[in-house]
Amino acid sequence: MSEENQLLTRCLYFTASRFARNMTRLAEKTFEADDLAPTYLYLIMIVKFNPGIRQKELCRKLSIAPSTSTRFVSKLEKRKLVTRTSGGKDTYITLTDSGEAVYSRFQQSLEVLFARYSAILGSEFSTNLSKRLYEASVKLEQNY
Amino acid sequence: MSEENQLLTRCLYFTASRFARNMTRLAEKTFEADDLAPTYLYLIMIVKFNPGIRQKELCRKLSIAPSTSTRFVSKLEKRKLVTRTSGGKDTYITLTDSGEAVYSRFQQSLEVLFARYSAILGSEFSTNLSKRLYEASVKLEQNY
DNA sequence: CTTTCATGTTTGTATATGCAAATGATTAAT
DNA sequence: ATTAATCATTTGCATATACAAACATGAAAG
Repeated sequence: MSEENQLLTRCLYFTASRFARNMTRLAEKTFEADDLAPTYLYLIMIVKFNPGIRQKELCRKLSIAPSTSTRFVSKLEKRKLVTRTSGGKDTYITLTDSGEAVYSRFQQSLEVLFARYSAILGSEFSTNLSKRLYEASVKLEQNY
Repeated sequence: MSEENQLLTRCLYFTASRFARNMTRLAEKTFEADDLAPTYLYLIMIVKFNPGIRQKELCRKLSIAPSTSTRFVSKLEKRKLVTRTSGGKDTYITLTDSGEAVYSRFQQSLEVLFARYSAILGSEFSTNLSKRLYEASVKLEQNY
């Protein structure tokens, strides 16, 4: 293998961002009917499982910066998919009925996404890779 | 494991983007002395190994969109790290001497980056994960 | 109680990135 | 040789995302 290829294959920063770009493309295509970028759907999912969640906690679960979460929630609020309730310095986030409906559709799109990448990468391989990435994120976050 | 956790652990789109965000943070911190975002350094590296490369080929190697590559190259040109030579419909990209110098420093930062994430994730694990991500990207790109 | 401190959220600003449309240049077809 | 088709690059526009500074609220200390 050439030196160039070795560097491209070996650097986890590079392989990770590249792979994320590729997966994002696939996810966007799969979710396009929902008219929301994939991350929003994950946000909705988290709120679904944690009604009344605070933004801080949302950030932690999604690994996004607080500013990002503010903007995401604002957009979803504008579309009436979530509501914000201000409780002192915190704000609590809950799904609206439309939000619940979007979540249901999202669940189905998710299965389509799983099927698509499993067909390309293999089911075993995908599950395994996903698990590793999850663990690795947890470790990186603990160290910063 | 809760249903929520299972969804967060199992979805390769989500685990991949999350991990990429985390790695980007680490890489940016490691490379901050170079005053260029990590991807630019990879671009420089590729030009280093392929003097006179066309943008098309750059895009392929980096898995970025042509528009992104135009902007990246423009920025690097403005900083006099690369030169563009127009040859008909193609443009050929080459490192300047400053570009070469930046590359040398980058090589060293790269080792630091490797050391940092290896310390957190394990050396074996990191190499392995990187290899898998690389393979997976190749497969995804072939299918689109 | 009021001042200081800590914590959560929002806003300002900047950048990476993509898609689609426009431009420019080479090649093929009549 | 002019027109049509093809291909590479660029530009316009939109969005995700981050950091740092500002803001707002609640808690602690005097």
